[in-house]
Amino acid sequence: MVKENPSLHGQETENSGAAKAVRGPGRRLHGAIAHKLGMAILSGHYAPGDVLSGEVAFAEELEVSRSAYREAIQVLTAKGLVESRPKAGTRVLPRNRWNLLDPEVLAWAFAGEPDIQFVRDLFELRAIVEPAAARLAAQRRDKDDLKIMKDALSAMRRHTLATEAGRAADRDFHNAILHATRNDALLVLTASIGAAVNWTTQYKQRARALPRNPIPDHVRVYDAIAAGDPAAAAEAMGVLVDLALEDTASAMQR
Amino acid sequence: MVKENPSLHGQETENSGAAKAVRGPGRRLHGAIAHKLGMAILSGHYAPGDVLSGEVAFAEELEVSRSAYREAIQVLTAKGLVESRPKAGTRVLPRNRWNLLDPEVLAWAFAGEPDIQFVRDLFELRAIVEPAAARLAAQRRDKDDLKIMKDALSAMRRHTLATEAGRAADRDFHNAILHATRNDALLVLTASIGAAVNWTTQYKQRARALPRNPIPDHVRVYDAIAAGDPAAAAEAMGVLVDLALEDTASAMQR
DNA sequence: ATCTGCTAATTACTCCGACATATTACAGGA
DNA sequence: TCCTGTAATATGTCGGAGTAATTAGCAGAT
Repeated sequence: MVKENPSLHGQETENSGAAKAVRGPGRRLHGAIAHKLGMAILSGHYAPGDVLSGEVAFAEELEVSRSAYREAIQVLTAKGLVESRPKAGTRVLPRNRWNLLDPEVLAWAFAGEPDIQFVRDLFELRAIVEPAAARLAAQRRDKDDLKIMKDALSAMRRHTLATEAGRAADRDFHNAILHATRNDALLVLTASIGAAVNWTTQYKQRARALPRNPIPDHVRVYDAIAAGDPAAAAEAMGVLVDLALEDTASAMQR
Repeated sequence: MVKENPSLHGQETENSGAAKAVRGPGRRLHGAIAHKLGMAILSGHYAPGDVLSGEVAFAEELEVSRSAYREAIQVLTAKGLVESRPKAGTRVLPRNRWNLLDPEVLAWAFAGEPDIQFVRDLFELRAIVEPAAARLAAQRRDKDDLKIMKDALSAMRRHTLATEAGRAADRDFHNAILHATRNDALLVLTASIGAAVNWTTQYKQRARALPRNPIPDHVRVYDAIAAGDPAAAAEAMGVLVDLALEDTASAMQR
């Protein structure tokens, strides 16, 4: 299809909520559509039960082919956000059908203004899972695990959490703990949560300079795991998550 | 590099396509393809790093159009199982990219012979999350929650776990607890795990008659939650999960 | 001999238009 | 009023054509 040169007469079609979804490099067109629609659903623009416009109409509105639109819908269907049936159309599913732990869904949820209650839920889940993971890690870690954690810790010391490199080191530290549990389910779960929580740390940074030095807390966790003390590891990790929740909560409520 | 897969296609000379991916009612063609390929990946028939045949070749092999095949691939991509790039083809991603907690992925994982280690991982996760959920439920439940749990319990008593109605009541009981936590993330997570674990209970049934009456354990959980005693609720739920793991483990290792 | 930049081939990506299928809604009859 | 058959409508499937992007190979320069 040849794109027409945007001429002088107005952009009445753009204003009806059909602004073109820009796609970065490596991102396909249908991926961009899915991203756009996913954010629209997560942000509440489309509520559960709402039925989307027909394929032909919506595809035309987005200025994409029906194929690309359909592939985007399949992505959303795979994540439990919508359901399509002949004659009935495509409707948004109730919230309990959504795969809220899917990394992409989490990214969409945090793309706009994240729901405070949902952030609290995630931290609560994290407060349940991560101390237990630290407990298991203290029992099952080997020398390689400890070395990776140690390296991540020193990297966190060099850069701060204000830099991307520092946050990456923080993620590496937590991932090393997860890996040391030898539990794939735990690994996948907390990788998702960690990614989501990482968005909130950006909010923390934006709100104010770091009020607390997070290194000592991390060191306590490391020491307990290295010593093979499960109870102490769980305890130390519990403190760490609590502090993170406290910081994030105070940064978000205003 | 599996290029040809005799077990997946073939027998196209059959009448009415007996060997094709059968799709039940309500299941679309691309959904059936995704199901088929998903199981093939989860079962290890395609290993991480393997590159699938080209779109045209594979679609022809499956006797479906390229559109249907592509939509199926989008589903797998959305679940983190594969990744497609021009010129490079579609390749299976490493296991840590898979969304193992996606309900559909879990179903695929348990469609064939489930990996024992993975089952143990899931139970370990369940043993972490469910007692914590019971603890929260004991703090936050209201009268409606308790009524639903009570009804589910009596339904479990009437039918046994040997019947589908009994298992449904069991699921209702656990879902009621999750709902009482007022935590959406927890709800979604344990709904997935519970569904997967439910597959294993079928294995239990198949192996032998139920060696234990599960009702008293459930009653203990209910009593603790009704009494608003978080510690006792977590303790009782921990016992329940441990017993379930014990039964399943003994049933699987024969 | 090694590296850099261009060219070409391959592959997924997008678009299009048509037909098939399933589900709902309505109308007609008992 | 209820049931049944029929028609309308939106999703589902198909096949082909053309586009865009990425990799591999080759030529030239360093």
